[in-house]
Amino acid sequence: MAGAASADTKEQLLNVAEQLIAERGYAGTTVRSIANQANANLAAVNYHFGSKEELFRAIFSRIAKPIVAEQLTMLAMLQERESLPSVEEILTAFLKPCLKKIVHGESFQIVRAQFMGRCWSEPEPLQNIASGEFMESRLAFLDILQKVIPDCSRKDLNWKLDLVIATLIRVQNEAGKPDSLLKSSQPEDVDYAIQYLVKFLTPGMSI
Amino acid sequence: MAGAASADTKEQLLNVAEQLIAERGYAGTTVRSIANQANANLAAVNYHFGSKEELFRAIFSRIAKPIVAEQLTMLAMLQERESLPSVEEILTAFLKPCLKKIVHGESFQIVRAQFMGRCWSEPEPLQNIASGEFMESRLAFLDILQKVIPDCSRKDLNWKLDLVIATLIRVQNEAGKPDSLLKSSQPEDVDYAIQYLVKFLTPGMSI
DNA sequence: GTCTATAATTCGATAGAC
DNA sequence: GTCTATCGAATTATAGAC
Repeated sequence: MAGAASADTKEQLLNVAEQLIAERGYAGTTVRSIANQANANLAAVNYHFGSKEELFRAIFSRIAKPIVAEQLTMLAMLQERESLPSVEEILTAFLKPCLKKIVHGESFQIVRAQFMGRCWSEPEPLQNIASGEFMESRLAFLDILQKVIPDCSRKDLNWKLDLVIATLIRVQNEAGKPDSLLKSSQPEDVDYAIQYLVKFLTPGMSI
Repeated sequence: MAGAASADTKEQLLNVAEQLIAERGYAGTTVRSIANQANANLAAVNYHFGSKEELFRAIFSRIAKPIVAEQLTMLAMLQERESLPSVEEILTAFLKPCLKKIVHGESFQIVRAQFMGRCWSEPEPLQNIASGEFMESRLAFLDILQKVIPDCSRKDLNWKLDLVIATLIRVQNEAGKPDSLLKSSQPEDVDYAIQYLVKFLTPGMSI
């Protein structure tokens, strides 16, 4: 049926483009190579997404939206309790969805981590698209951090949250390499990476 | 004189290419735009550097070599003393040249920080060129860290040094933006950023 | 060393048949 | 929704005059 074929094509374009951009960057990935590897026609990209940039937005949005939703859910759970959450709990709520939700269907995908890691350093307007998707989550975590660490100014906490994101980006960028922290997408490796980052970052947050 | 004109052209190409790649990335920067903005002929790039990739190597090398030299000098000074250096001193010796040496002639250049920050996430083979230039420095700092923090395995310290680099990259990437840690290239802003990173990172290094 | 001119591809995007 | 064919422009790199 035509509808099913179209849905498959559109999803295949997203999958292939995600992988190629993760490897070669946005500017280094041609629409032709995406279409070819997805066994689709060259014109299919523009038909389904309108332009190369809109394709990028669709890829990023598909990954980011569930992550942000999970971040806000975990944050809400922390805020439902009577006592203030710990810095460790806050950092875990921020980082865990970013590393856990790099799943595709059922299996973890290392390429998704690499894609996300790359997006933060892509030239404009891509970086803007990326940071925009995480704006709501970022502000929410800044608010709770300010309550838990009242000695730090908001600007200071903004810098610190940026350093947290910095380490996340690096782990994603290096994901899959032989001696990296996130060597594989096996659940135990992902859990270990989350714990490792949280332990490393927590003491610096309050100074 | 022709020789002087050539030296000027070659240096101008390096300067302009550094700025454009910092803004648009390597793949997003055309040799034409470099030549045009440098008031040079299109063929000048290939004449002076052989290829676009070799031009990139020349830019990175020009920045990295003095940084690595300064890192090793500061490290040697720490090792000349009788007692072991502190983690703070080691991190300062690593980070300070990376942020201080982003000078060009006499004035600090924010674009140089942005260029360096971008290189770590450029697709291969550029990332390989970049990390290769810092290999010697990285190994030297791993050695001293292992002496000062004997409780951590070398693999563990390798991850931690990677997280240090992660925050450095982020600061460089965000350099020049309104509310960033490295807002300007004024010496006081640079000194503050170095101190801030060291304070943030030090406690996490030993856990 | 610098220039013009151009080779040889490749790019993103679209028109129009089916 | 998918296809072929192609537009118009841009790409790196080079050849050869000056």
